Amino acid sequence: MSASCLAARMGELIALSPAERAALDRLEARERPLRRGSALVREKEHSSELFILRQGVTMSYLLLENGGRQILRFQFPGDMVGMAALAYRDSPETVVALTDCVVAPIERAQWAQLLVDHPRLSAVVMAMNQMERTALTDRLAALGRTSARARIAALLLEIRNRLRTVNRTITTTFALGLTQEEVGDATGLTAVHVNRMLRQLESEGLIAREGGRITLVGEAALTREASYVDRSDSLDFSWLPPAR
Amino acid sequence: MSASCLAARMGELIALSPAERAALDRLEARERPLRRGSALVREKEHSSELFILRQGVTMSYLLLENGGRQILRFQFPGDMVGMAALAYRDSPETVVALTDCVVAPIERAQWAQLLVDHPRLSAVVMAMNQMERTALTDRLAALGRTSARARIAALLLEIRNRLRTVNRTITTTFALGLTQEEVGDATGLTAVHVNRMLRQLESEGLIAREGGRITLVGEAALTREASYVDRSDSLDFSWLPPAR
DNA sequence: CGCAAATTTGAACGTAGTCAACAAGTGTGG
DNA sequence: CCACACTTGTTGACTACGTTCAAATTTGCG
Repeated sequence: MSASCLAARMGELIALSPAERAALDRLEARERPLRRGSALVREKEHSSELFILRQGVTMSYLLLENGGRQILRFQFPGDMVGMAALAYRDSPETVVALTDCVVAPIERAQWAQLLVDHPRLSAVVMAMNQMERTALTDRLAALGRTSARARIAALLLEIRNRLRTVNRTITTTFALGLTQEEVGDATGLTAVHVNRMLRQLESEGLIAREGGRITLVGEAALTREASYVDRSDSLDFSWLPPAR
Repeated sequence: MSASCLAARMGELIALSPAERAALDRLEARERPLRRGSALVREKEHSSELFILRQGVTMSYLLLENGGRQILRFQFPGDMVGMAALAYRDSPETVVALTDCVVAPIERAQWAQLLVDHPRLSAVVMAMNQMERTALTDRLAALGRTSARARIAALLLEIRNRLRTVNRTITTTFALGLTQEEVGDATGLTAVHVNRMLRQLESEGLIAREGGRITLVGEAALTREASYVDRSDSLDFSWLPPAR
């Protein structure tokens, strides 16, 4: 078993060579703790590092001039965080810890060296970027073209599924770990309306709630209502260059 | 001047070496015409190629079960299209030509070879993926947290700016090239409401319209209303590995 | 010129937002 | 250990932004 969380994530997708595994381990050599609620990077502030999330959950968001906040994405162990530093001097988004976390900071120069030494890993990273892109476009379609109910159902399903990639024991019950206001900022709704929709889903028996824990009672119905598509079974990494 | 549109795009970001330029030229050796209205790739259908758009404009969209369509992004010459083929067997989105187009199809194996031979180019592609990701998250925030007026203003500004990267002579007047229904599908609105908002912007003197051409009269005011952020001036490619 | 697609306009409706008040937790310092 | 403050969740009444439906008008194209 490797020490690298990124290696663990990639190991789910392809079989890593010993050299690749070693390179990924080196990448995560340094660790930095992050207390719940504290910011890893802030919008508009300079940031030249990227990070691998090793423990905990973070979220990234944008603040708008009208005072609103849009939560873009949640990050789980093994996720790459702050990759925008590869293109922009200043971070376009804020990343904060939702729970106590541990991250591995990576200098961009280290990243550059990885791409030179391990072209196959750079191909895998590129593919993972496409997976993230697709997740974002799915969310875009949800915000643009689905009802409040559907967006909330989609969020619940997505978070459960992503928790499951980290912890395989999770089935239909999980700790959401978000306030209703945060659910609203992720789905483009107000906290009040999130509350109404959650209670509606609950009263109709699609979900159950107790103490911040959600149970997906009618998972099939939720999936249908949310137009949720699980794309994990149509992955294809057959084109990668040979490993080093 | 290089024959490769991707090289032209990258040349705006970094100085390409002769070897890199040659590799990019080879990548676009084959060409395929695409008539207006025809599909390059279709959602859920198998697609193992990616493409560089050499001429024309395309759009990509998702269809939802409720009958809705969400336009995700418009592509202009030099853009990479169908990159999801790097991760998924079947395309997660449909790409259709808005005008007559020419694309250069690229086999995934060729792409893999590029990453092996030219690590610096693979770093630039990764950075360009981050630029696209950031554009998508900006759109996500617009759909989730801004008014119909603001979304339309943002769309007009974005399209004008992207047309300008292809054709530097464009200033405040440009051919939108979209029906109001398409503007609606891009912004998450109905065609009827798009019409109302466009006329409102027109009556307030923020834009002018004639024969499908838009003039941004009050560009500063539009930019403010849309919370539009031009990120092109904060790019940073200083971390790239050396060229080959 | 004639037809289909796109735009424009009006009226009624509905989803989600706003405002306000209260309840239930949660944590902290006295 | 309790009191107080603060955050989070819940509910109701009212509002408004954007949708829906329908019809007329204009535009573009074969």
